[in-house]
Amino acid sequence: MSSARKKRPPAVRSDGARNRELLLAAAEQEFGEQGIAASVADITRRAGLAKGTFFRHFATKDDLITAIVEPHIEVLDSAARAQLDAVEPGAALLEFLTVAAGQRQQRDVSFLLRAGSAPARVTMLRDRLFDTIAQLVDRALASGALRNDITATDVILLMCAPIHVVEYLPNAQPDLWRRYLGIIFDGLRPEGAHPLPYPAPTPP
Amino acid sequence: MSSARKKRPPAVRSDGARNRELLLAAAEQEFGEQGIAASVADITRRAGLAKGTFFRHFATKDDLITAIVEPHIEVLDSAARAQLDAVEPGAALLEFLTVAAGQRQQRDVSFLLRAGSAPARVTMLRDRLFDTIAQLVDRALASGALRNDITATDVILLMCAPIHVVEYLPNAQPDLWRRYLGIIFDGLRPEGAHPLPYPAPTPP
Amino acid sequence: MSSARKKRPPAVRSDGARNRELLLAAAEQEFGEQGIAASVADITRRAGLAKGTFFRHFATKDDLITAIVEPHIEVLDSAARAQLDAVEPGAALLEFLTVAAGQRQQRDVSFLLRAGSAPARVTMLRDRLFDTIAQLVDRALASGALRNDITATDVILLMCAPIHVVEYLPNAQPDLWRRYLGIIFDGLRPEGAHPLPYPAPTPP
Amino acid sequence: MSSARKKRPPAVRSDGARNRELLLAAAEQEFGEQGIAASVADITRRAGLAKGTFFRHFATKDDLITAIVEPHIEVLDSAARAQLDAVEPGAALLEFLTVAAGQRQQRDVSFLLRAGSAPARVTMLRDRLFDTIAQLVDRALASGALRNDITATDVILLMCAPIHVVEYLPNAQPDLWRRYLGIIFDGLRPEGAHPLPYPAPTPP
DNA sequence: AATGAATGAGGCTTCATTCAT
DNA sequence: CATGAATGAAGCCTCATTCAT
Repeated sequence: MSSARKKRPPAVRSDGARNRELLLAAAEQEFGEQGIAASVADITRRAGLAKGTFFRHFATKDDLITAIVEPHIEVLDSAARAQLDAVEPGAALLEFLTVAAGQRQQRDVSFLLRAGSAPARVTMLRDRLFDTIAQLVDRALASGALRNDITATDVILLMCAPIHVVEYLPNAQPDLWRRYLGIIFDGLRPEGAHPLPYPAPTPP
Repeated sequence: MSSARKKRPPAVRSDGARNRELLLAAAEQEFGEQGIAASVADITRRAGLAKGTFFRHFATKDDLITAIVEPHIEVLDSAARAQLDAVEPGAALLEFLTVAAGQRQQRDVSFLLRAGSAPARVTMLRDRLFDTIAQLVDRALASGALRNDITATDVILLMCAPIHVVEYLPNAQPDLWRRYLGIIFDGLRPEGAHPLPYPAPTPP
Repeated sequence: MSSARKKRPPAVRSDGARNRELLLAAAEQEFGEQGIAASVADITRRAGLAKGTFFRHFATKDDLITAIVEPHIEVLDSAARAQLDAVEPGAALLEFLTVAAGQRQQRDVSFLLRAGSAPARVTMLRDRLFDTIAQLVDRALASGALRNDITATDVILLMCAPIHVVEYLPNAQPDLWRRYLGIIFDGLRPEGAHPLPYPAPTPP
Repeated sequence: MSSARKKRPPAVRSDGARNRELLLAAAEQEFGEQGIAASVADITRRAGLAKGTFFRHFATKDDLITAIVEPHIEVLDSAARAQLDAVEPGAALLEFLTVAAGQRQQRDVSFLLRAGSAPARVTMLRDRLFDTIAQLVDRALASGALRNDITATDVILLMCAPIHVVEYLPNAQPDLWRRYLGIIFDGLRPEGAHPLPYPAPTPP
């Protein structure tokens, strides 16, 4: 016991990878609270790092946004794929939409849906996600779980609505979006569907 | 004597009221394109005026927003009241929501739903509108045109969704929102309604 | 009585001269309250006139200041001359200083004492005033009413001090300056004078 | 992605503390020349720094003023305290006034005497200084070195006068204020004092 | 690799001044 | 002659980004 030499510090991962995570986490929180207007200073302060460190990890604030959004899209895509061979395609679609909204970072995803100038990688991931969703929708349509005047684009467009709707309420309960997803999904069901006054758009 | 300034180039005189309209129009467009972050400089440039002129018409950027939003709320309230004694309360509510979305300035209205710090007058107008909508909803509920687990707050929150949904699509047809209003309204109907997984929120 | 024709209006001096006076009066008040930072808009508002009218009467804000200051200097000069042949030169000087401070627009006069770039006319008037004061001082010196190490320049420099001193006090009584003129003038008297640690400056 | 900005030219790194001093020095000079109206741009230009750097050191222009004024008040207070137990209270007061004026930053102190809205700390320091001066005055009064109709408030008000008086002279010798302090202090002595025409004000 | 000081463009707002009506 | 709308320079301040240490 006496001759033990513990010189090396306990390996506190203060390395680059850790700081990157700190920054991403801080950024998601700040963006969540203040919207995209959150400043780099806010983010680094929350992360407990210096501004210079921020730019070592992300060349640009926009790059950070991309870095936040990319994994979200990938997670959504996995969630969608996980439902592709479910036995009840209607329930599978609803489950996917629930998981998706539950990420509560759809907010960030919607940045992208608009973004005219998204980086190539993001565009590609997004297109892949949309394709997966389209498969989910097709299966639900085929099974009769969805009204037949609905398209995948409709579902994609409506996907973020529950989250956005809830954002109008200053102090909403965190799970309130479930209510509006329920209502909107009921609107997608075949029972009691009224003819729609306008044709479906072409996909983005 | 100290405050002498350099000579200034001419100034063109035009109709004050007209410039105010120019500014309001330019502002609605810029806000539509860039969100509330659109700068006063952008707005005046689009209006073809000098920055100083902006502040002659609106003491503050916030004042401009108020000036844009107030009449929209008033128009919405009128549209709602016009449906208060319709014979078919369900159709009346749908008609109101259609007129409201048709204004396509709901986007601006939604600024307000969030705005914790709206000017007193705006808050008052908004509360009046919400009250009118509540009456519309009550009548629709009483007539059985709405599923009975829906509240006025639900309708208010969902009111702007069709417009927002469509905004994700870069080059959407101008009337595409009608489609999504149709879908969402179908979700509010009693036929085929599934129990909602979360209770209604309390009004703002 | 029946054939009288009173067509002409009752000659309400709404002519240029009257507006000029309105502007000068408003300016003195605003400058008094807000200092030289008072804006042209403030002044014209107080005068009940339009900004354009201001610039019809004064090409420049600086011109207005000159227009305010000139008559003050002239009045001071008259006041000084009125004391030139008084029988008691010491009392005469004190009387002049009292009248001068009493104008309470010394504040404005002091603008000038600094002003490197005063218009020619103002410089001339000022020099004339200084010359008159010098005569007053010479007579007081000759009569033994002033300590003999004092010069006219000293008196000129000290002339505005009582007003300035009082300006530090936010809610000073309007006549408080009399107290400090008394103290300072006592410092100029021969009785109890201590040798001064620094020689008199040369006149501006 | 929207917030991309153009590339910025290099940035020179230097000692933070040093730049703060540069800014303080530049500010004192600019304020001395142009009064409190000196702009942040003027100050940073004089300091050879960028505008942004200013706000890194002082959150606000007002903060800069506070930063300038605070140490001056503290130095004055020390100077006053150093005289509290002098054997000749009259000479002690004169010595304090001399040291105070010698700082030649009284000018800045006078900002404060007016400032209705000074930060709490400044108000506190100022009150402490005034209290110390009051002790000095009381002792001088008790020793018979001051005329007995004088109060501490009088001395405080007159304290800055020598500096201000000299400011009227464009190219005054730097020590000319000593002359006017001499004159004014003679006015405070008991010998040859004439009754004052106005009562002492209450302290601020 | 991390830090944080420095940078300067750009945002909102004020104000002297010009000029069409 | 008066009016008041328009102008744009300038003021204060914020923030993404760069770079010496």
